[in-house]
Amino acid sequence: MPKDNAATQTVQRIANILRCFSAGEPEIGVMQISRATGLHKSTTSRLLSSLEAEGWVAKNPETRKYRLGLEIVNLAGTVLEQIGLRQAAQMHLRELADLTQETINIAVLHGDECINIESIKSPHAIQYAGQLGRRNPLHCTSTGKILLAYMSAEQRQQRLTPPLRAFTPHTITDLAELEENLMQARAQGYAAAYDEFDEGLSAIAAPIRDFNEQVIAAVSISGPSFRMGAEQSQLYAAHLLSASRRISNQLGYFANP
Amino acid sequence: MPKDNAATQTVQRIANILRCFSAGEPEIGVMQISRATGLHKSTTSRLLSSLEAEGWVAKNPETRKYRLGLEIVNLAGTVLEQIGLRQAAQMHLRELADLTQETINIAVLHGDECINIESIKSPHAIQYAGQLGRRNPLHCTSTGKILLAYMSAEQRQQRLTPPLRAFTPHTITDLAELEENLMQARAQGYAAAYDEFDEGLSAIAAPIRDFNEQVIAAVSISGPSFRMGAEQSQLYAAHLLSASRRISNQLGYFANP
DNA sequence: AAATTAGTTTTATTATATGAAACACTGTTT
DNA sequence: AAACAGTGTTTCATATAATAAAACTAATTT
Repeated sequence: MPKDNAATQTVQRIANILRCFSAGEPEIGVMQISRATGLHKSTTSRLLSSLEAEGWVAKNPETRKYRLGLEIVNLAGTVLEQIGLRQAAQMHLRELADLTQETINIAVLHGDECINIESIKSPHAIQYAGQLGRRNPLHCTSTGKILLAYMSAEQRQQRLTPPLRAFTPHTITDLAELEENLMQARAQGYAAAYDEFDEGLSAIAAPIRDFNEQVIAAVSISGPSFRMGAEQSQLYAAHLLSASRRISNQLGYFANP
Repeated sequence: MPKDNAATQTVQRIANILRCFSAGEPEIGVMQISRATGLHKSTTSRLLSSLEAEGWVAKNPETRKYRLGLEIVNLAGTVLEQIGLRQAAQMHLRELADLTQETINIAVLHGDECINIESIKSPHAIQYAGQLGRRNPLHCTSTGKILLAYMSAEQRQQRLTPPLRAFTPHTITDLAELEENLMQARAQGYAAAYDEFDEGLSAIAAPIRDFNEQVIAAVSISGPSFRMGAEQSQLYAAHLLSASRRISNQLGYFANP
């Protein structure tokens, strides 16, 4: 008997299994997954071979371990295509990347996190690894702040349940302080996050709007803090705002008079 | 009692449901999915809300229809990160894109198809939409031909079961002819496909090798045939080969003396 | 306002996934 | 070499968990 409003057990189990795979441990065996998920090893084995049949995981016959399969990339392609943003943005992102030589990301809201849906990596040796699909917190990233800044107060409140996690000593954990920070972001048109998520990592972000004037995403420039200080950010901000405006325009947004 | 060696029913059903979503119909309702998959509407409804709980689909409360969720992008990010190719290639792809102003793709083998894992779109109005994760046939695409050309004869035979589907009048459907075409590709180091997959679309591709000398992917330049004729391809080929070599080098491959 | 269609929830039923145990396979240790 | 430990797969009886039918909402159309 499935619990009240709970999800189908199998779906949960599959999701748990797939979540075991990470960039750090891309190839894992049945027993490891079994231990991590608490599933019986025979169940794990059977579920994995089912997933393999669908191309969602792939088995390495050498090591008899599994890794995530390419069929997932196929599905993700459909998701990203739907958002449509990527195509609209690509040219402008490349310009921004060429100009700044730093990492460029586009992120959208997903629950109480933001997810990178596009990233162009800096050619510099020291760079922020903004992996596609990576989930980041809202309150201490530049893209997250933009998304927070332009949502309704209720929505924001809902997503900012104290205590705000302090990722570094610089993370803003006080709600009032963050609120002010966001107000400033709205005023100047872009948000900044200096060492707030990762010590040594700083970024600035600007909103992307669709035809409906809704902020649907944020575009950011990130780099090591020694290359992304307040002065440098100021300089980059003009380019960032220009890019975000051009992308928005392509989505049908035009500032009203 | 689960069939002989068959996959878990639920996994199959979930896979079928998710496959219903496409770029053409990104938002679909319960009944549509129910009809498409042959599942009972109550089953479909329950499965969908389970998938929603995991972030694999998202419900539009307005229309009460579902679309694919962002959690899939997160998983796909892990897959792509694993392959590692994207980071190694990015800079070289951008150079290639800047140089040619055409669409650049990287594809890897997946069963008897090839899948795009990276693409930079041409700034031209007329362009090939090489969507991320898109699955393409092997025998009539430039990337597919490269992947075929550098696999063992058995493997190739296994993936080329006649009849080869003719996508256009120019598609090579004769096995012997294709074999010769592939031999030529090996000889000159790159493969070409002129109007073979899509009338008006042409491309050339070159192999990417890893430290183990294995061909693990192909990089391609695609564009409308009027911009990608035989002469133009010849000119681009040098750049393409250079890029493929540099990417391969970054993966630890160095041609032996 | 009645009728149609879509979506969700409830409930009895049984088909389906499950875990224990046996088996197969590798690599390691004595 | 033989015994062992550790992992992965398969079999099989059992009962859990998914199922379909029907009842129920809610929205849309006639």
